[in-house]
Amino acid sequence: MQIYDPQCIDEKWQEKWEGFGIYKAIDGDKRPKFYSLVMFPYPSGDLHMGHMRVYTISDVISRIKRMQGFNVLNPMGWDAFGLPAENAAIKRKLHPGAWTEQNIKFMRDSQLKKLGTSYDWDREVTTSTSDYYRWTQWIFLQFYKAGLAYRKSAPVNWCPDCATVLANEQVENGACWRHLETPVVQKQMDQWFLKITAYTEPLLNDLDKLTGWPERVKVMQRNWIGKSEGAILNFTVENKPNVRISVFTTRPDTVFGVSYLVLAPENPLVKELTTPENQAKVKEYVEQAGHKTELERMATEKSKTGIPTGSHVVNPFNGDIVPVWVSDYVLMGYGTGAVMGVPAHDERDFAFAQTFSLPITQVISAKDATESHLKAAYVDDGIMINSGIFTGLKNTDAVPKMIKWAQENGSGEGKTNYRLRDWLISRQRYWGAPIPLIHCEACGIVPVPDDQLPVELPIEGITFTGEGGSPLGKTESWLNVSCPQCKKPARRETDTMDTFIDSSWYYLRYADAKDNKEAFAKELVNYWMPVDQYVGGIEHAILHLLYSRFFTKALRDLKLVDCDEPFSNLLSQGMVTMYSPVSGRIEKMSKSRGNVVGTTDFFKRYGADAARLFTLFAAPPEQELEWSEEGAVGQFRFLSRIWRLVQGLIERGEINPAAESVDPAKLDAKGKSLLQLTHRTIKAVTEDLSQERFSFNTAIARCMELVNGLYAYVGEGSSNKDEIKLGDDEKNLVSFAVRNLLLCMAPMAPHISEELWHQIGAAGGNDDSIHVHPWPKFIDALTISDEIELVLQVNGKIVNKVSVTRGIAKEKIEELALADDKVKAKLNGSVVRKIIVVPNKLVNVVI
RNA sequence: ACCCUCGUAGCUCAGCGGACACAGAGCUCCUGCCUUCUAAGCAGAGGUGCGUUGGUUCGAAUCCAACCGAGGGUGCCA
Repeated sequence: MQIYDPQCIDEKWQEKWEGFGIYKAIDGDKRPKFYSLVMFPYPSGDLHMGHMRVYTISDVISRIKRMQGFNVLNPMGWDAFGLPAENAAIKRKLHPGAWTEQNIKFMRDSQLKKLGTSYDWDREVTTSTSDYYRWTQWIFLQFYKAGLAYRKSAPVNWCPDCATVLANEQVENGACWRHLETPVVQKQMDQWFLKITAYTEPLLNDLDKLTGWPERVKVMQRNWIGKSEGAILNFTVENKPNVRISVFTTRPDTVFGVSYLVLAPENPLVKELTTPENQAKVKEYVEQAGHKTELERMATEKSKTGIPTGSHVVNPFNGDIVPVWVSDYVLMGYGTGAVMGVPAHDERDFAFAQTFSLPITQVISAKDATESHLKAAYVDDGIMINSGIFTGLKNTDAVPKMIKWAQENGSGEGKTNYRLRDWLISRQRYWGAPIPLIHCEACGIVPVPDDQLPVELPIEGITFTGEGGSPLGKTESWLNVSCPQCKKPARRETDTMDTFIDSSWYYLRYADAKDNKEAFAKELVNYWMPVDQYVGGIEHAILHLLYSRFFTKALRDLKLVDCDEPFSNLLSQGMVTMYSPVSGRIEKMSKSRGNVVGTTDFFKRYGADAARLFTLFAAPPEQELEWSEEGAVGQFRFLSRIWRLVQGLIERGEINPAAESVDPAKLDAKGKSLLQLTHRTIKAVTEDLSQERFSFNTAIARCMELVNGLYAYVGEGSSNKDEIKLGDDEKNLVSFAVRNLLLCMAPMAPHISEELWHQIGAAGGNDDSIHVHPWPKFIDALTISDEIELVLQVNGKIVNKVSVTRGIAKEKIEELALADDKVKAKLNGSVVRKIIVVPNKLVNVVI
């Protein structure tokens, strides 16, 4: 008997599959389309087993759908612009393009292909090559022309380590998302933005359409967009009738409880309103606040600081005169940079008022409309008190009335605010798509004409030092051009685009990857889009997924695509963890933590199928997965077990390759039960692998049970196994079971399934493949036996089980139960109060 | 502080629109067989009352409530 040698089988089939061309997606095919997408990798150079999880999951999905008769698009590409390439260039004196290219070659040929993935490599895209970024630039210009791209001077987040600015989405806890130890600093700079805020409402509302997305991702996006409805209220400054402070509040109903106003330190009104005697102190406070990083501001969350300006304002509702303070708990970037302080009904205001002994006026009471001594802010709904003409109303009813009153009296209006900001896309780095604009002294900003695209990155004469700003700004030959409009000398824009722009449209390019006339043909994009199943990490819950949704909507409005949501179904796979000798804990698999398992070694020893199976089996896809060598070897053993089973059958001549169906009438009880097990397995695996479940781990467990059942049936355990000879009907049955086992395993363990499929003679020829064979069908009637185990209970406790024929009458069951010896013993003559019968399942005798 | 997920055999996971599960799969452990030895393999055995408490029910791992524990996310957004 040949032993299971995955290395040789893997290689053989990977080569053959390339020749077969069975993984090619066919544009406009008659079969229903299925677009299966996995988040494309950054070509960092080396994938480990932890990375492989996402590709395995997505590949299995693609393979199932292919077998189920879909025209599957399963593409792969490279998110190849970005800082690591540039940093590597600085370190190794190698051009980022060359470094990237060699990484891609290794990751494609020695890693992803060796995993046995079924990508259509004809559609491979690399975002850093000019045939791709040409269209990134073109799309940018369409946005620019539509008013969705603009330049403004703004306070921006600067990461000193990246030596570039970052978008809001790329700042985590006040630090750079790539350098969690590096606080970002605020700088005032001229920068390019994309107007994602033009799509705030659709981005928010259409989340409801995304029924195939995990709830937590949608919640995160909702929070990020941060819609809040309320009002702008205007407070006139005392003795300065021309100056007013506008505040945004979600609680206009609490305005009668205002005891002070607070300005953000950056608010220009601070200067104007600070009275001479407070000048020095306020200036000092504002300066201190300005020096604090975002991180430091947050660290002082608990204790409130602040300082009075000396000015006062008039409450438009009740005429109260209240002081104006400055405090860094108010942010300039949100609302109006000023808030009204209502200590009785806001926790932060309560803390502030306590710190500085400011009055606390209750204006909403729980239920009895009386004032109580508040020990904490009362933030719930209730009845209005101390609120002039609004007293006595329910606060929720008062809100619209009060907004109306403010409007009529010129002291405010209803207003909806969002947290979402426009997307800052300028990067002061080399390795990205150049922003295709030209600065001309005479004409201003001029787009590069379409026929001059791409604006290629200069390669000659560039040196990477990592210092002194972007290399583009120092390359005169590239920088100096003539203005496309007036032909006078002009200069190129030196900023490149955020790499998240590259990944915001790559899924559209796959539909028409080699097009050199346009970014993508509308017809092809409309055929393939939207993506039917997207698989990727939760870390992109906001970033990439929000940007892509924005791009799709904007491109739809530019009439370039028809769909308005790019990804119908989303699966966020959990991370892969392992014991780290560095920290002594179980942590995410990563190089820096010293807990990586390489792919090459593993594939050589146990094969790609064992790697795939373990990854799928060890945990449900959304959950964390702890990598274990033993567990992975266990899958190798399982595969060996299948191998030996089939080899044994072949050697003894017990395989009938044509066994596509089995007549149950010709089988004995043991045979029938194996047939049922086979149909049950097909059914269970089909359901487990369906898009609603993606329960790969249980599908594998089902296959294991079938293998156990097969072994039990062919009696391999007995010592004289070589002598066992099955009759024709039994051979037929066993062959049928094996065929279906292989079909069920094929998406998950593609190599061994293909090899054995050919060995048992089920393939239609040498160039046929199990992976294009239709998915097996089960016969529901054959998943269940005629005999059922009827459970006999007394007071809900199981006392016995008896075998009866399916569909037996209720009365018969009751009779049977009362006649049973064990039931009788339990009843012991007691009076039967009632009998509950669940047909074909159980009977419960209540006493 | 809020939100989410999870808590079933030594371990990792199934089972949760009530009952074909007196709980299933793999790994680990143990015994025997096979083998010159080791590894691999084969056969067999063992093990858990389902985080805690209470409730609903004829019946709960499965539904409800509270609590405890673990992990993750968000966060001065007015």
